[in-house]
Amino acid sequence: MTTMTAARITTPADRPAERPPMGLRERKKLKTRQAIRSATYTLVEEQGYDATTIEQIADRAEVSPSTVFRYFPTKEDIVLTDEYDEILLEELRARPADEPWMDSLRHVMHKALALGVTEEPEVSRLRARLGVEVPAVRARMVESMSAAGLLIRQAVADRTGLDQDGLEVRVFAMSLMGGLMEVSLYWAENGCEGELSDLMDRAMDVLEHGLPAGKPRGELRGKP
Amino acid sequence: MTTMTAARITTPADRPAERPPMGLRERKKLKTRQAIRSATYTLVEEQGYDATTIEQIADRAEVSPSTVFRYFPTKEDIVLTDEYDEILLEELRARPADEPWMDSLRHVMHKALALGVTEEPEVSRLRARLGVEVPAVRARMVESMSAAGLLIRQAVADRTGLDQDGLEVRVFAMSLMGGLMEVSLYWAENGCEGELSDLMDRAMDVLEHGLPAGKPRGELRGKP
DNA sequence: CATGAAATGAGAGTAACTCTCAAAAGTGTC
DNA sequence: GACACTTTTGAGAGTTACTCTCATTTCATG
Repeated sequence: MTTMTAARITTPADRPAERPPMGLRERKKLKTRQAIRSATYTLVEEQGYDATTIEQIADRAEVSPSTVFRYFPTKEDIVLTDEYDEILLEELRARPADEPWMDSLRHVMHKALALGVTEEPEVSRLRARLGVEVPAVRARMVESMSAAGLLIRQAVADRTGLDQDGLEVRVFAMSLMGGLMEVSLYWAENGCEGELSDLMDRAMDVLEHGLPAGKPRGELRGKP
Repeated sequence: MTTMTAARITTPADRPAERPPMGLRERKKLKTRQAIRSATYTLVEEQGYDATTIEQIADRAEVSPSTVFRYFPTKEDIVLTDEYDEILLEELRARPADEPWMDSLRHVMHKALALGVTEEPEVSRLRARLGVEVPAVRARMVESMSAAGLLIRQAVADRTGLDQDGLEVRVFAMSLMGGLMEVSLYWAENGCEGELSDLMDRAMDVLEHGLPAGKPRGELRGKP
């Protein structure tokens, strides 16, 4: 979807004739969705995640609490959900089939970071920080990683000929996800300083080739 | 009453030297703890996890709901917590310092499985099954894996000379944990058939050497 | 404008926690 | 055994995320 306008958070409906195939209803729904999101963001920045209740969010977004739950199944989803997943999935599919899939993954990860940063730079930080501070948010992050793991499994299976549901592929995909998740936590714990994409590259190196100094086999470890 | 379970956990026949320094208070605490646990196990087997409320658990364990929460911070912890962690930590520390740490880890994992199976064979299955079925339980499993990751980091740092809090070590530890977690899910999804330790070995092979057929670099992938 | 479909709001209900405070039970001392 | 002292427990009220239902409003359409 090219619903870029939806990402324009505070922009009122002042762009009349830009989307022919979208009725008033759909437009309102997007607006409500975004209103709930941005209400949550500001409230969480102001008072913290736990102190922010659904009722407050509903008030500030000028909807009823019922509506909030109609749009987002859980409080964590308000903070963590976005529309990039489909874009990234297409991006992954668009990679050449003979490209080493680890390179494909690298490419998609960079794309993901670029999207997140240019579109809403402060949201990336907020998410990473909440991932560190709030267990429930971290849990939800893991859950969505696990979903992403399914895609990785598919990509790996496609290009290696291994069974997508076999133990080996599953373990590998999940270990990848775990490693990438840790990057975000590391970034947030260190004050969100530095380029996240650099960290991501370092992490991918580890996941691809093992630890830098002492190899996984560990027999040659006397490295000062 | 379920005094049997408490006797099983303390096993006076096995460890005669542990008896003297435990007063009535401590003994009762252990008994209550175990009563809550076994009440939960049977109720969950009977009606499922979500259908089982804290009040029911408290009733069957013959304590008040307040007491349940005093012993376990969350409902998931009742199912997932045990006393093996310290044992395993000591086991890890007891490994020779020049052993490749991946081998150490392998050893400890096998010990963990052996403990869990001999002590309470059905609990391992229940946990694995709940991990698949109940998102909250899965989330809590990940959380405790993350805690275990800290130990892994220490072990890796000790033997490789790398920084325990550096990105590389953290990513590696977390990817390990993710992979091992997936083993349990895989096992449960396939009906808990076969030896869990065999699966664990296969997973460790993947984590140590990469995927079997197509190597991580992926350039030599034409393997039927 | 009328008619049907979809979105919303209001409210009641559930269950996992949290907090507080008074009663009860275990511990050490005389 | 009676005594203070500490720890554990139970009872109950309160919070909050989330669910369900139903009546009302709002959009779409012929």
